[in-house]
Amino acid sequence: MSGISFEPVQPVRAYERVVEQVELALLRGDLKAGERLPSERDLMKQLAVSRSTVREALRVLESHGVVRSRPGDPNGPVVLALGPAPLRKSLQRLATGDGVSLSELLQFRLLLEGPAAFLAAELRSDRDLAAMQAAISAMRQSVDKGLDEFAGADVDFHDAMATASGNRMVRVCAEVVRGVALNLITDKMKEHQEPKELMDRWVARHEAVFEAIRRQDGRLASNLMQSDILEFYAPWLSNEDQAVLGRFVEGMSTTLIDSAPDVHGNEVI
Amino acid sequence: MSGISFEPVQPVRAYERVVEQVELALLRGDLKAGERLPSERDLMKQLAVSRSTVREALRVLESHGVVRSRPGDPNGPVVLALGPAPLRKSLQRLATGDGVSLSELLQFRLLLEGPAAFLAAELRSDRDLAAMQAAISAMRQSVDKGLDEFAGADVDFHDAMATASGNRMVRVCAEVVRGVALNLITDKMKEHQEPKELMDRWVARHEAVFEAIRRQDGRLASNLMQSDILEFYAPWLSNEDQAVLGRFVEGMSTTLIDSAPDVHGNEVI
DNA sequence: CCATATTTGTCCGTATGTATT
DNA sequence: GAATACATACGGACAAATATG
Repeated sequence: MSGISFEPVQPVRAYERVVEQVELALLRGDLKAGERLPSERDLMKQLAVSRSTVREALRVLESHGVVRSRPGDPNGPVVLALGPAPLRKSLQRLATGDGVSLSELLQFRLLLEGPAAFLAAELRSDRDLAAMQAAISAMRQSVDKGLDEFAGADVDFHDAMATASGNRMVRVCAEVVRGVALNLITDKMKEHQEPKELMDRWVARHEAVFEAIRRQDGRLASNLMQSDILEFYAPWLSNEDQAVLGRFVEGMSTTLIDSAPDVHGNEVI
Repeated sequence: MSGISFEPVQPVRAYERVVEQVELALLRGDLKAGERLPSERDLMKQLAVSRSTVREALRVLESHGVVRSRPGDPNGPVVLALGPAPLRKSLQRLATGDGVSLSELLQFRLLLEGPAAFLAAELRSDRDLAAMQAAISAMRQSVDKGLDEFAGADVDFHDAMATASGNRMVRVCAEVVRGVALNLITDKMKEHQEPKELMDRWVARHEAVFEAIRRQDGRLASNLMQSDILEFYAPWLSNEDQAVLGRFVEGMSTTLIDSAPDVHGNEVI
């Protein structure tokens, strides 16, 4: 008997091969951002397929953020610089759908934003510091403007920090997970009793993180960021989940947090 | 003058509206995995568009892993359970393309696999332990079988560990980043002088990580995993990148590593 | 098992609005 | 402004594949 193992064959549709060819050219460097693809009619001649097939392939590539085609453009579809948009969509789908719990989302967010704070402390530029400072100012000013504005400024701070980390994958993943996690609790959050007191406390906490980043104290920044996030979501977690995530933050952190001054100004539970 | 601000309008193509409707139904729970969409002809009647438009929308949804349609199926396209495949593709595109450096990839991998090791130590089941054990055995047996088999077994170990962590997003992201990072150095790696000695050492290191996970020592497992990964890629990093990542691992780790016994059995640099 | 109806995959032709020259 | 080439969207057609009786 032969050692060859056969595998079930699946029909490869015509439009898929067109997509493959374009992606291959993109991967090999034959096609770079800003360049143009041939027009649909030229493609249909070169690839020896019908116009519908070419169009289906172009729609798929367009949905992946690879190309963009406009009606009437004689130059043909333009090759785009690959951005984080598709990653955002697919990660969001995976995070929202299925049965991903808030606890699992928080795990992911903690392990992203902790190191992000550390890297931001190490690598932050003056522009980064200014952006974070501006976000904190916006947070302080929007305490009286309502919860939605405050949440927006909060997102701006986290994103500025992630940008300062210099790691694009961390930034995109953190952005998505943050949004999904917020969506899970945003409706319950509006019924909070004393929102202003809560917001004031959160401004102070973010200022502490910012101060650690400014002083380039990465370990402190990471620890503060993780414990802040965890405490923020704690009310919506079960006791077991709180315990697991607490051990996670504790375990992934240095012991610095124990000897650090009580920068939060809050009672330690 | 009015306070209304108008914004430039962009043409929304017909197929996009179709995709939106399907995705909305999926998000609202009206459509669940395993259910079927109407046939193309039914959709074209319900949505009042041509069949081409319906088909373009279906191709986009199919490329996103949302549905799958087979020729001749009278029941219509089937709604799939959303899996990690699209996330894998988009993250891979972002990681390979653009100008993502090996250093940036490693940052991401370190902050994923460190916590993954920690969580695996906390949550590992007997099945997980068996899978990791099997992967390590395969590594040891494939030392003489060549580098490709060894690399495969190594991937199996990391994936088993990520599976044990219980966090699917961490698992998928780690898998992709691991693959991309390996691709960047896999050609240079084959010219190594003494591969067997290297492989022996790596088996020992993975055994140490496994032992920490078995003993549920999450901090040690995380520290070992991160320093192992860093040392593995060190030869292909510039001195500056080595310094940055070294401080990263050091900063994100506990001080346990300093007092831990020399489990690796190698000289400390 | 076979025959039939339905559906998908692919192709072709056409009308309309748009962007460039 | 006119001419040309383009994308969008529509409808019709045939072959291959599938499910059902």
